[in-house]
Amino acid sequence: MPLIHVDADAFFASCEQAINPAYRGKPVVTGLERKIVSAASYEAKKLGIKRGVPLWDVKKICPEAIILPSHYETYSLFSKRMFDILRRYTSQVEEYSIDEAFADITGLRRPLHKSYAQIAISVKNAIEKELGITVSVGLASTKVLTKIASKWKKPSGFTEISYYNRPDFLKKTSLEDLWGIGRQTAAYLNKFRVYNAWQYAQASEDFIDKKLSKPYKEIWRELNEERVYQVSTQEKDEYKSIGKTKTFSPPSSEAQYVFAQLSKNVENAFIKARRHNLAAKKMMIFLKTNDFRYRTMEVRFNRATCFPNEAMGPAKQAFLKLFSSSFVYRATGVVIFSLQSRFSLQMNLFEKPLTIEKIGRVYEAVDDLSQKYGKHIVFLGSSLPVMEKQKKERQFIGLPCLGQAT
DNA sequence: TCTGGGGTCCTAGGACCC
DNA sequence: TCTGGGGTCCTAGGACCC
Repeated sequence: MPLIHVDADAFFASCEQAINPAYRGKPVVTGLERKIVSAASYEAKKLGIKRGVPLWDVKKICPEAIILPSHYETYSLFSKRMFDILRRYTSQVEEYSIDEAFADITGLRRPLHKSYAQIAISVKNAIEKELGITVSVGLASTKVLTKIASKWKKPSGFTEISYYNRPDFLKKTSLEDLWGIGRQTAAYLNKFRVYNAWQYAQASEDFIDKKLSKPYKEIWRELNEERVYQVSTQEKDEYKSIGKTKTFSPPSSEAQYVFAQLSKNVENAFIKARRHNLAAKKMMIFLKTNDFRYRTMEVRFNRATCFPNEAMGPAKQAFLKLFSSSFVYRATGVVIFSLQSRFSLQMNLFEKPLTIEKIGRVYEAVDDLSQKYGKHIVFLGSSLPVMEKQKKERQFIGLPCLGQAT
């Protein structure tokens, strides 16, 4: 029956503080490489600095803030150790994200001679003592309820939601604070005079069926202590999609420049695909206008590919259909999906294996060069306008147009 | 809240088939 | 040419999460 949710507090910033004692007690943020805050320590949060805030704002608010690049390898190590501590108690551990886990602690009372609350607290203490970071822990009967509980008191909190106190907690929980309910759905429910989690839980099944879709029915059941979401111990398998998107400034309505941005994203998406030995059968591209509207289009390749030069033809066609110079664009993006192993590529009857092999060898060399001399050392000619812009920042060697070289 | 980047899942509606 | 009913596959787009 009982589940716990462990949520590390200000995880990235906490890891930095755990490693470097000089940072402790001070406002620390990570995200230097993206120019926005990825994580903010509680000292920084107190000043109103939270995720997503531009770093120049951080400097304005707090000139002495410590601003760091993200060290993902380090955080992964902390993450792994946190999960390992949980697994000392039970094998039923779900690594939900880098800083969160669910665990099913059913049946542990007798062997450990402790109540479930005491078990949860001892897990929490072990993590905090051994890793030097704090975590907040929630104990309840379903995942949705444990998420409410772990969020209740932060940092370093422990909260139990039981059969008896559940109504009190739900009455004080707004719809948007529920896992899986965002602004849109909250506003929609408000129309039916449902304003908090308790009113939602109390709504009739008939109402839920008629007015909401499947995910919201599941949340409703979980709020009523019915276990719908299971703790999944298996590791997340391969990607279903790989996306790359980049905002550029200033925004532009110049076709060549916007297309170059898109071209870079296509290249980057395929770099990632090749690193994971994946090839894509489909690709979706989008343009984001300055007023945050999206125009999207999907294209399908003749065969699965992991090479951007094969994708650029269809990408260009789609781009021309989407693009209009009467709009100003601030970002482009690409998502490749229908992924499969690049080594089991199904050859179309009409393909010329020789050409494919040549392209494969070219990109082997490209990936090799990138490893030796840094990312983006070789790129498509269509990406040139973007790369020239970055030229001042970085030394590089560019092949004028790889696509034509093949 | 003048707003970054990387993901997942679900659904409505059209195309196509029997 | 229009009429029914049902299944499946695909695409566009919405909503949400970390």
